[in-house]
Amino acid sequence: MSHVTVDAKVHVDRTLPLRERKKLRTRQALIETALALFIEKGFDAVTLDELVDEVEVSKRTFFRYFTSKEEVATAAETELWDAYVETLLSADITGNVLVVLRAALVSALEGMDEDWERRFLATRSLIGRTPRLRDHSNLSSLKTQERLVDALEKKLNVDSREDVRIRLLGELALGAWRCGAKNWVRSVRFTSRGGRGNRAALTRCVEEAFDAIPGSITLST
Amino acid sequence: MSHVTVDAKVHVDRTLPLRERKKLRTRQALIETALALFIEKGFDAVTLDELVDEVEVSKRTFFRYFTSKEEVATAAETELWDAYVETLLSADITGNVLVVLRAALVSALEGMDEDWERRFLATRSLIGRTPRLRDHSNLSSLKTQERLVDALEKKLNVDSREDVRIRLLGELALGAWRCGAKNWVRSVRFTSRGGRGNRAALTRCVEEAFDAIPGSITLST
DNA sequence: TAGTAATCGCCACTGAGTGGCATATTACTA
DNA sequence: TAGTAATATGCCACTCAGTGGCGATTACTA
Repeated sequence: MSHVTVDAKVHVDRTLPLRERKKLRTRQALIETALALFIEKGFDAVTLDELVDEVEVSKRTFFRYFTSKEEVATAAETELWDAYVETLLSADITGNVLVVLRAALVSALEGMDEDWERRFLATRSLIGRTPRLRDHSNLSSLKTQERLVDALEKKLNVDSREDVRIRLLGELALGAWRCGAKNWVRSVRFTSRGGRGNRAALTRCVEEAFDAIPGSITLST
Repeated sequence: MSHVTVDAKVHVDRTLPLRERKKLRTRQALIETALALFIEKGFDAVTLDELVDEVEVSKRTFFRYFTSKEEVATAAETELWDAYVETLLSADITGNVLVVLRAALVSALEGMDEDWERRFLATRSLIGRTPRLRDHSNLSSLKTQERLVDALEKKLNVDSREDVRIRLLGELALGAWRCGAKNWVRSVRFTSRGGRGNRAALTRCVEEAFDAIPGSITLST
């Protein structure tokens, strides 16, 4: 039946101290088992007690790794946003800022590894069929905007409260992402056969959204 | 101490059937008492049982009026978004679409009555100091985007999945709102003396954000 | 005034999330 | 290598938002 059994002893850096390795394994086990259970039975139909029982961890421990039930399901997205912010922070910002934001997003997306892609596809599939996860995902993108704005403020040495454009750029970048992601969903069938080129298709959709920004402003009837 | 006592028998259309009048009064009493309690003790420090007890209504009934604890605190915002969508639906869309979206927003905002403004200011004050409400408010704005897109699709007879620009326009309109609202917050001190011109200031901030959109796209270092 | 439909109250229940403290495990140090 | 400090985990009881079901009220209608 719902025998999920996820091997936890995978891909953990040997050089790390034992404690850190264990933490990584627990985290991975929680994510993998959660994704498997959620996909099998639906996000709402799985209780935390169920998940926690499967992984053989206490509920208390779960909340030391994730802040909410939603977080464990969308961990892959969180990783992407962390990478995005990181990429922007270590980029030099010259020329058109929106172009830089766009390039950083694409770069972060392309920098994620194969295993991330697998989890990310599962996450997006769940988001697509779970309103609560959709909300959580959207909120994450809004929070990412703020982080981008903070990053821009530091790097450009400007104040977003004096120059609204900085904040607007955050809206535009993540807005393009949201539009692109939406269009991507309808163009992809989430079948169990892991389709190749999913990430490339997503990138394309997001780029198309960025491309359409100038045209949307001038759109007339 | 926390004796909130909100008079419920206020401003209810006499021509309405008794049942409808009662429902309106219950709704108003819930909103007013909620705002008073939340502002006095903080959103998180007030339990629904407390609120429900104060209004002398069962918790079950509360959830027949509002879908969540957050909803009763942000009811004024919801009213604004309903008005916005309504305004857009009954506007003819000619010329630049973003300009139409902007005009409809401003028009909806200006069309709200004095009592709404009072409640809206209370709501925004709560949002400003309550993360959970901030999240809920942001989600509402995202959902409003979708409603705008739906409205545009119908009125323009286009498909947002074929033309990304439609969706982007939703992002832009509500993005400008979010930016404007943020800048408005810092420019206003929410003191108990209800400052005049708050709404006008908000409108100004939002308009400034709209104005800054073209410039944000071309912003360079 | 009887009948019908909407609304409400009550009550028991689920499930996410938290606080506190005892216990176990890892890391550091003499 | 023994002992100790630091950190991670388990356990348990608890709060509180939100739901389902059903019987009791209350308002409309003929």
